[in-house]
Amino acid sequence: MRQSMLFAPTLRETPAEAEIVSHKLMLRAGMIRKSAAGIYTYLPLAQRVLNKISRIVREEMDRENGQELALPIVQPAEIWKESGRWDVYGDEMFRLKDRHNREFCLGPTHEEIITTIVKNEVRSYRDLPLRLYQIQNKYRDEIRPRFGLMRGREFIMKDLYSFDVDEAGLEESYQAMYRAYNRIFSRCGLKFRPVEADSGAIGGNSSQEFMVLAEAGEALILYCDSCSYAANVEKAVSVVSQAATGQEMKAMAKVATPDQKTIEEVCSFLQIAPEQTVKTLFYGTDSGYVAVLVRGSDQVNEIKLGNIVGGNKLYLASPEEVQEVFGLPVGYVGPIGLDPAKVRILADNLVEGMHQVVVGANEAGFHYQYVEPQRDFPKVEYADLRTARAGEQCPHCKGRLSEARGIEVGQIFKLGTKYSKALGANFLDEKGQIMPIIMGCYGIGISRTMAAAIEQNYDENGIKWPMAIAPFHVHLVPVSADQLPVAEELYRELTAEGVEVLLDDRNERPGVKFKDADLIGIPVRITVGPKGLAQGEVEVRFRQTGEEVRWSVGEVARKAKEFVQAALEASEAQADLMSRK
RNA sequence: CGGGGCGUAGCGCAGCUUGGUAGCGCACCUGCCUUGGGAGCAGGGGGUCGCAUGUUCAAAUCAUGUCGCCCCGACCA
Repeated sequence: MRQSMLFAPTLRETPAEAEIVSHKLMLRAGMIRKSAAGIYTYLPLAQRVLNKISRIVREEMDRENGQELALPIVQPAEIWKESGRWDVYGDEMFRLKDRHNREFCLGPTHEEIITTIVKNEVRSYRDLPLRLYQIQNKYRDEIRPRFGLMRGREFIMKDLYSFDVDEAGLEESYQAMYRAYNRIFSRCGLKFRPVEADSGAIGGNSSQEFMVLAEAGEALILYCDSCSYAANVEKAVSVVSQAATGQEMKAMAKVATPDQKTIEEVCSFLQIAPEQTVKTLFYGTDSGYVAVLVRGSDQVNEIKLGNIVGGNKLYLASPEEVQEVFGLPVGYVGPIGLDPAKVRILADNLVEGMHQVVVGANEAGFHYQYVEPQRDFPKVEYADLRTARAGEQCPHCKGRLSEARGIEVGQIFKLGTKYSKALGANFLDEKGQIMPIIMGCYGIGISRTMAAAIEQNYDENGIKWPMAIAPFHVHLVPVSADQLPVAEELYRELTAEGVEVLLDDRNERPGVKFKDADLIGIPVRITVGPKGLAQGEVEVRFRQTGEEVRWSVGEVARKAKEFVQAALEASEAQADLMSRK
């Protein structure tokens, strides 16, 4: 490709709207332009990267017996109503009506439609298993699209759905995708980590997310220093050793705590640690209010809570609401005196082992001291409700948990029979029994992966593409028009070797070309200039390392090809390593 | 949904407080010159000041409304 023909309008200055590195650099490098909030045009450079990522994804899906198909983006409301998600999905779904006033949506995901297809065509266990996938735009009307391609309203996703006859088959499909995902992100040259993820009310403990480690990540990960445990904080559990203080039982006592409403205030007023208090929060749910007790030092994990209470609605009740519904003053609410018949009371597991704790007295200006949970409020349901934190002990070994930020680029998920039952996707087994198909779903954010790759590979001058997903392998830069004939000859030789070359044949000053080259971030830059040519050489700079070498003009094509191949093989080798684990 | 900020040329911004009919840098076009890290000189093109309504002799500027965009937050008692 000749750069004079390339549509890649680079910018010297960063548009004000961009906040994070990948967004800024993609705008500046002429890769993307915004059409509306969370909706972008992919310009040719971005499209080339997306194509490369997609190609890797296709190869790895096909390797695991995936079959590519293309499902409709515009989907009829009926199938969503049948699965029950037309209402559940809420405002996040783009909805539309046709001229006959029939309802449709733009697919935010494709379980409904693919299950419908499979239901109509699959009759027998002989037709299974099936692994079907597509790479296509998804539409989600996010409350707050942000960070460029990181959280868009239109984005590219690979989604594969597996259909098996039993749990063992599902496990096989799930493991196949786990392997494939490890290979894909390795081949893309990314530093990533599979972590345990929340799988919602259904599916149990069988979902993992693939996180690209980067500061800009929206997800918080906890991982063990000494074993392989790693989990999204939404899901993470930890072992906490309780302080051994106050083992003796004392009588509960009311204590005046005027104007001490927050845990912090109460603790400093009573000279105790937050770990010795229990706070009581009220949440509104589909099935009424629940009271949630956790240590004063802990945060309620609303994902865990949501999984226990079920339903769609979950919110922390406002102080006004608590006052109105329960007649209790926020700041002094406690479990003692709450009637389990009237409000469901959930407590975090840690609360059960606490002694001599301080809780609100349900009376403005007062708390109780020396409360013994098992003695003084025995009628509560215990569950894991707290948010685990870095520094706590790994649930699997003696190691410590550390935290890191990650960008979720993929998630694999055992669905079970949720959709097959709702939509009636059954098959006849060997015994002639009607059975629901066992499903799994597996997504990769293709456009987000591109952004994540930049978040992990950049410097102050621009992008540093990993070879496997770079828009081109080699950027050939003649310093001036005098070197253009030599550059053209090298361009022909390199192209003949299968190397993807961008030749900067523009009539620009060298500085402009170098700045653009750094910005666009092609892995190998070959400068053809008078200095080098005087000795029959070109200057080669590797974007990733900054290392510079010289190659003689005659060996450029061979050496470049070798370098490109070595880089690609290295990521393949990494993929082999990762998928074997 | 709540809070904050912004909308003036393709991009980055000034002008607004104190109303008088729009400016700077980059980019773009022409010419000269120049060519190893975003050159220089000269000339030039481009803007319904997001939109609407109002106040006024007069509105980018003041008021009201509206649309769009960005950021933060969404309650831990």
